[in-house]
Amino acid sequence: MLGTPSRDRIAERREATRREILDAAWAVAHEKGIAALTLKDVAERVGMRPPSLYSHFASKNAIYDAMFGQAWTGCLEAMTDAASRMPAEPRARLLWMSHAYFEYAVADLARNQLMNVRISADFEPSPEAYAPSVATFEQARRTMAEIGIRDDADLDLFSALIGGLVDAQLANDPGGDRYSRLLDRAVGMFADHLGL
Amino acid sequence: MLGTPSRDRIAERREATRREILDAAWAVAHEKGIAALTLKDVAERVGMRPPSLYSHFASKNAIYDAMFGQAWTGCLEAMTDAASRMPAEPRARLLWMSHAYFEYAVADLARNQLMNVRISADFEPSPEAYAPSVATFEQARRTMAEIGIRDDADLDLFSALIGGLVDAQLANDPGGDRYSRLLDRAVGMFADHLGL
DNA sequence: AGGAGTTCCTAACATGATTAGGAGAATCCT
DNA sequence: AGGATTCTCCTAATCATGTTAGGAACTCCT
Repeated sequence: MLGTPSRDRIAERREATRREILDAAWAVAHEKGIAALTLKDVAERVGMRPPSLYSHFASKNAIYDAMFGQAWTGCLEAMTDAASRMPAEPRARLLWMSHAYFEYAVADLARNQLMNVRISADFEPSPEAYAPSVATFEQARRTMAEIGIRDDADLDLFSALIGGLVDAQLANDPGGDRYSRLLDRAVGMFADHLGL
Repeated sequence: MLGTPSRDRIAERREATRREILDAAWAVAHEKGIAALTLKDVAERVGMRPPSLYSHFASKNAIYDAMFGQAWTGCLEAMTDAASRMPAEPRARLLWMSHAYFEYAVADLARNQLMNVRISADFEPSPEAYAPSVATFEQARRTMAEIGIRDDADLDLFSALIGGLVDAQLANDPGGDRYSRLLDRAVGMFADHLGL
């Protein structure tokens, strides 16, 4: 019975509520800061009770994930655009690396502090040297080597870039000056630095 | 009666306990990550009950502050060392800027996410453009302009530098290769970029 | 010995995320 | 149409964690 009009309407309605919740979450985040976001605030803005949110998201972290997913989609689109001047092959590599790094590190930002998220480029050879990151590392889907980050310089550039981009996205000013400047500079930085 | 031997011993004992608590906090942070640190864990490791910690620290955030204070002291020393090749005046400026930025942003890391902490270099002209940071900004003691950060490039360099340094410090590997490399590169970056 | 201050304790509280379980409405199927 | 099913929201309760209140034991000093 998939494809039935009413089924579609249910899915639509569900999706709309989901969006409504995310919008509320962003509004609260913009108002009080992402760290101060509470389910109570979000629910209130939507016109629900906090537990009801669990009909749409498995947890508060799931809401964070969805939020950063949205932010990242925006970033990626803008970055693709900004990178359009580059030849196809390096552009693809840059975008893929950024995406992988985002999945690796930034998606966890709302739950962890910067220092938990950043990891050493040479983690593999000596795990003991970077104990604080072990837990985070184990959650990750790709190693730094796989992502293509070779050393600390790469790592820091990625941190600055992705951090800045997500920042701008959170600032709800993705079309603004800061965002464009950041993107252009980021693409430049990467092009130079990674030999793209 | 200040300066009395026993008064000193009391102060000593107090200081020792304080250090013990901080050591325990670091141990927990290294084991579980700084974000997952709970007073219960810290107290347990010290051999206390959680409320007893309040005899030595006003709050959990006070513990975080002390931890980052320690980390930063280490960073600053190493940085002074790494910058020793620079002429006195720019070196002083670099160190002061770093210190100011640390106070401004990084000391708050344990309580806020990266995006709450980072602020736009051009915040002053158009506060509306960077709404999420307003709360954080108001807590800050210095404006970016005062610190000497002029644009996004400066801001990102500082983010990368300070983030990396605190990272390394948290990794408990301040003498390690990564740390030295990071410092040297950071000082180089600043010298180049800021025209120091 | 007695008083003062310190440090730790237990008990209680506040907040925020989450779970349990159910009621009512919308939808589906015959 | 009407009963079964599913979905979405609710209230009530639970759990974890930071924090406060208030008191007992210990140390130090005179």
